[in-house]
Amino acid sequence: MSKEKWTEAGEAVTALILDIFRLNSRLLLTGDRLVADLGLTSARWQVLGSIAYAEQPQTVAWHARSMGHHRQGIQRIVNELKAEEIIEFKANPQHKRAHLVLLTPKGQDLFDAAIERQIPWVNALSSDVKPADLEATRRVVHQLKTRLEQD
Amino acid sequence: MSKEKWTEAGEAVTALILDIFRLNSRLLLTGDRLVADLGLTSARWQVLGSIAYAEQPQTVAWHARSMGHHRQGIQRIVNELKAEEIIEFKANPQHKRAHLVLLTPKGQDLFDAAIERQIPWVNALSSDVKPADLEATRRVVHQLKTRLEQD
DNA sequence: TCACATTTGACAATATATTGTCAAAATAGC
DNA sequence: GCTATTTTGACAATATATTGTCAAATGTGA
Repeated sequence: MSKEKWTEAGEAVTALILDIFRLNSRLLLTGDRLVADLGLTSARWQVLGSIAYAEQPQTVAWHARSMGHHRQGIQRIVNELKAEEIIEFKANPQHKRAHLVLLTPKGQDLFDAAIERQIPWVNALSSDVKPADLEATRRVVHQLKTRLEQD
Repeated sequence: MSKEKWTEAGEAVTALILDIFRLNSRLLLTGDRLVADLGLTSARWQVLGSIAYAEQPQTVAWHARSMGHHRQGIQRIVNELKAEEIIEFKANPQHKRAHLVLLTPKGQDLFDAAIERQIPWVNALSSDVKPADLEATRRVVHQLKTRLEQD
């Protein structure tokens, strides 16, 4: 016998969460395909994006936190990207061991190439989404994300 | 020099995707915590949900497809759940080897217990989301998911 | 009915993610 | 300044996910 009941919003968010799980896995899969022959994966691409869009060069731990991933996982990817000269380390004036990560010119080119593919893909994907719906979606997703990140 | 440009919607969806990645990982993390002491994880819970809500008992491969996961990953989890007598197999009249999966009474109790925790959690999480925004969000997420699943 | 493709679970190999520990370095509180 | 706590990268162990292969079973098309 159930004591608790969903509110209307609770029920809707429950259904939304299940759809988000599936959407997330589809996005990763599609992303993998989109950049596979560039030597990238969704995971690598996401790391490059975090580096490319950071206001300042940052440490591995910072990027991991920022993406909501484990430090060790990002470190592994960053080490690979370093070996392939896609990123490089720069001395950190604030910390002797925690170097700052930045894109090499080759890494920047690679990231640009990925973006060149992402643009027509995402434009097509989003072409018949209503702008008002899209705004609302960004509000909700951002709100949920922020709430969950507070713990 | 970039040849392509984002449409407004394309730019918004790009930002949305990044937020969805983070929201997804937070949801998994929070889900793990919510049911950890029941002996569940987000992954196990999701499998139980797929079994519990299926109209008919289904095969492992069906559930994997339905969740957008690999057959082998779901098989591994199902085998564990079987060993713990949370699910059981039933002979499939249509297929000699591909058995149907269903919850045992113990499994049903476990799933109910998880739901009992999920309800107050999701009610609180969604309490100040505007109903109209929520509807729009479900539309958009569903639309994007459906589009990506067509490939 | 018969060949041929597809689906399925089992199994194995590999890749990736997660968790834990350590010591160096930095930060906070005194 | 000095100690305690926190952050960080390195390393290792484990867990989980992904990919590939196989043979049994089913489905498909002549």
